[in-house]
Amino acid sequence: MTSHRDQESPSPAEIGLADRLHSAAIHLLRRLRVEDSAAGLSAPRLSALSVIVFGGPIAMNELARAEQVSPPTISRLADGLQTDGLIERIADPGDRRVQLLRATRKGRRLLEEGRLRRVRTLARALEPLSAADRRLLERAARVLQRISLPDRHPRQGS
Amino acid sequence: MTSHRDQESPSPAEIGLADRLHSAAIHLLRRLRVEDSAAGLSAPRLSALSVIVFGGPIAMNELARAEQVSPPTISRLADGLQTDGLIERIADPGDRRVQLLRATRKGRRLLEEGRLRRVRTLARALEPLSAADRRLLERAARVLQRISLPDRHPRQGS
DNA sequence: TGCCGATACTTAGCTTAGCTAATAAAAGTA
DNA sequence: TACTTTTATTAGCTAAGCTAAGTATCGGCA
Repeated sequence: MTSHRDQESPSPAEIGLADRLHSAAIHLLRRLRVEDSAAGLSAPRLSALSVIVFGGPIAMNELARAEQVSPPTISRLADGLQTDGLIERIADPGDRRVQLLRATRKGRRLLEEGRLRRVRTLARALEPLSAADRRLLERAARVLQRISLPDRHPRQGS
Repeated sequence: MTSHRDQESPSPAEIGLADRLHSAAIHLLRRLRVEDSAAGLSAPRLSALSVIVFGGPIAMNELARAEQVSPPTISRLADGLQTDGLIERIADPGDRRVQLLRATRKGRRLLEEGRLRRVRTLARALEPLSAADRRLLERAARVLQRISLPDRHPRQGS
């Protein structure tokens, strides 16, 4: 307990916070999953597509790091997105090993539609909240976004 | 755009909020997944186990609703938890169709350990935050928890 | 130039978690 | 008793995650 200072016992308040954040994240995603999957966009696909759309052409390598998943997972995710015509693989002129992923027009459109659908669902859930609560969530989302990023990778989307 | 009034176009602020919440939830879970899976507890298992531990013996039916997944999914999830000795199926005295799920001592212990591990990870990520930001997250988690619940089901855990 | 280790991606093969459809058993009801 | 509804499971599919192993390219260096 007193040996390594970076493994201190967390307080009950911290335990509660972690629990609630975890639980809230799970239930939020489950609720949104229903909407998204109806349009053929699962959460992982949506997240990856978002990075591709907003991050411009990006190497699978980088995408894997940004999404915190292994290269094979990204490879198959890209396969699926490409099969559906949402992205395309293009060659990197400087390095023939890398495959750059670029969103197609269709991909951009679908992302926009999915985001609208999602926000409508969330908006319905958020309706009973006060404006103050909404601002609270807004700020909390930014804080979470800041701490959850694995490294610096200047994206805005997902 | 103007036809059905219950599908109003959301404001850019709402779109941004939905996007950030979605993204934050995904990345938060990805980060915690690494810790949890090391202990054999995936996010879905953890969430279900939490409901079972804190919600007392619960029918699969109810658990499926609480977790917002289909009955077969809960059935297999329960199989896995039971195989690992974390829960047990007991008969409902009043209705012989239902299988009540009850946590074992081992299940309670593992949940507690997982929650500690998780909170340590989160605590590390939360370290650079101010106390005000932490309180912000605490309140936001409660708000999210309130709106993400599918129905009334008086739990506290996940 | 040619070799060799490192890097980028893919393939193979596995697990978990989600779904729908179909089945079995129990409960409720006409 | 016979029909319907409810609860849970099984069967069979897909997506998404992983590790290990394979292929192609790059970069260095003798």
